[in-house]
Amino acid sequence: MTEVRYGLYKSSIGPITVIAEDDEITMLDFCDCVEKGLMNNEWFSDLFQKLDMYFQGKRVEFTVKIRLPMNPFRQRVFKEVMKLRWGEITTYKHVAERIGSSPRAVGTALSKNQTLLLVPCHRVIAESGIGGYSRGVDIKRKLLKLEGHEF
DNA sequence: TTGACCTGGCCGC
DNA sequence: GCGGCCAGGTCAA
Repeated sequence: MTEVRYGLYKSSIGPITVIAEDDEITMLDFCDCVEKGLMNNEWFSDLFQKLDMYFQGKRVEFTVKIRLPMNPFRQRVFKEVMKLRWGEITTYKHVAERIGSSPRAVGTALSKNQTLLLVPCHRVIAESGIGGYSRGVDIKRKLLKLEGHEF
């Protein structure tokens, strides 16, 4: 029996909704889409503490379990991106070379990322600049700034 | 089947 | 240097 838990974290750049199934995070997104009655913030206290530190600009490694997509190609992309540590950035081209694919396909895979921050797709930028972001380039820019990068 | 996506390389000018 | 074209993987329409 799958147990689903919902949490809402208020970050300095907007509300973040977190959803976990059993003990895996299945979604972490910049939106306020949790019904109040369903919230179970206590369950997420460890993660929220880390988010506190993260949004204070401190170096944080997220160690929570996340659910990777079923799609094998995306799994490869996500695993490659998850190797990036706090403050590290790379390009779509570099990720594509590592997994033997094309930058365009990497961008598409990352655009489907449900677990923002945990799969740090904001650390993947275009060669020509910051690149795009499914939740808006503005959020991507702010996240990168927290980690010491200006775009 | 087509077009749209978080890109980049190549070509012609 | 810049604009146009298209390969790349996936999915919604």
